Amino acid sequence: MELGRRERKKQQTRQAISDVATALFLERGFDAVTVAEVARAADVAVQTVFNHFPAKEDLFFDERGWWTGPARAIREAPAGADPVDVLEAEYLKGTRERLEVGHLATWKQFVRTIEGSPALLARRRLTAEELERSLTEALDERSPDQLRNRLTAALYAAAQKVLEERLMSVLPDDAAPAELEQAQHELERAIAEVFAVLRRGLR
Amino acid sequence: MELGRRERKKQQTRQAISDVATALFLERGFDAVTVAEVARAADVAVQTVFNHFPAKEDLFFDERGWWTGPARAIREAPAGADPVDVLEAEYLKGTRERLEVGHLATWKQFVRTIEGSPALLARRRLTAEELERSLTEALDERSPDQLRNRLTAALYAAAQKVLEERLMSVLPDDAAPAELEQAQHELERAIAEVFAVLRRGLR
DNA sequence: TCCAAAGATGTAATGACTACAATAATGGAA
DNA sequence: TTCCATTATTGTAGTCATTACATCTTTGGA
Repeated sequence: MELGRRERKKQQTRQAISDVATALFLERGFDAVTVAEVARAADVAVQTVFNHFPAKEDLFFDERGWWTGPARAIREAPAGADPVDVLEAEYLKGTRERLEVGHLATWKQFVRTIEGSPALLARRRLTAEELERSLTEALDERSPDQLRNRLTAALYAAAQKVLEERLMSVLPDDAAPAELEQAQHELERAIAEVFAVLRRGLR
Repeated sequence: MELGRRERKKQQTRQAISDVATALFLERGFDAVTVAEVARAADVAVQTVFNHFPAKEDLFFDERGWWTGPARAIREAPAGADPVDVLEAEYLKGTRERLEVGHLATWKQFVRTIEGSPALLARRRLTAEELERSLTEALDERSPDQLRNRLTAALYAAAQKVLEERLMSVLPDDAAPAELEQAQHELERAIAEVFAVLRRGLR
C-alpha cells in the first residue's frame, strides 16, 4: 500500500524521535535522559513522543519482532523435526549475525546500555516472557503435551539467558581478529553444550 | 540483641504500614491503591512509608528471604548430593507448605494480586533473578564448572516458573477435599516430571 | 475551495519517588 | 531528674513518566 504524505510524515517523525532517543540513550544512559530531553532534541512536543511510543522503554526497544524468531522457526520447521534442534539452529543463526564484524561493537554497546538501566532490564525480562509465551503457543500447535511444551519454551528462554551472559563475558570489546576467532569458538562450544543439556533432558 | 523501645516502636510502625498496605492491595489490587492512601490508612506521613520501604512493591513483597531457600538448601546438602535432587526436595517441601489447608486460599489470593499488576509481575521477575544469582553462587562453591552451575540455576528457575503456573491452573479455588487431593497428586506428578527432565539433562 | 480526519501541541493533573529542612520522641550521660 | 545527641517522623517542594483533554494545524479528498 502506498503511503500518502501524511502517513509518510508521521513515520518520519517517529523515526526521528527514535533515532535521537537511541543516540542519547547510548551516549548518556537510559535513566539519565528524560523524555522531555528527547522531545527537545527531536524538536517535538513531549506529547508527540507519547503519541508514537507508549512508554519510554519503547524508544529504546524499537525494532520489535526479534522475539518472534523462535516461534516462527518452530512453525516453519518440517513436521518431524526435533524442537530443540530447530531452536538451536535458530539461536546459532541469530548469534552468528550478531557476531558479524560491523555488528558486534554496536551490539555490546546496546547490551551495556540495557544492563545499566533497571527499567531496560525489566523490559527485557518482559520481552523474554513474551517470547516464551509465543514459543509455547507454536509448540502447542505441533504437539499436544502442554506441560512439556511449556517446559521446552521455558528451558529455551533459560538457555538463551545463560548464553547471552556468556557472550557478553567472553567477547572482548576490541575485536582483535585472533582473539575474536578464539572467543567465537568458545562461545559456540558453550551453545552446543547448553543445547545438548536441553536435548538430553527433553528426549 | 534486645530491642529498645525506640527500635520496637519503629518495627511496630513498619509492621502496621505493611499490614494495612497488604490488606488494601489484596482487596482492591496493587495499582488501584496509592502510597498516599496506604499512608493515610496507617496514619503516618507518606515519607514515613518510604523511610521503611524503598519502593511501593516492597509493601507487598515484605517477608523477603523466601528466595534464598534453594541456595541455602544447596549449601546445607551433603557433599556428594546431586544438586537436582536437593533442589527438587526443596521445591517439594515449599510446595507442600503452600498446599496446607489454611495457606492455600491465602496463597492463591496473593498470586492473583500479583498477576493483576504489571508492577508486581515485574518485581517477581526481578526476585526470580535474585534467586537465580544466589543459587549460582551456592553451586559455584561446590563445583568449578561455572557454565553448568549457571545453567543449573537457570533451569531450576525455569522449572519453578512452569510449576508455579501449573499450581495456579490445577488447583481449584474452593478447596473441596476430594478434588484437592486429586489436584495435589497431579501437581506432584508434574513436579516429578519436570525435575526428571532437569536431572536427565544435567546428568 | 472547503471540510472532516488525523497529527501535533500545550496545559494541567496524577502518582511514585527524592531531597531536605524541621520537629518530636527517646536513650543515656551528668 | 535534666539535658543532649540520636534518630524516627513529618512537611514541603521538586522531578519525572504518564494520562486526559482541549486546541491548533496539516492534509486528503469531495
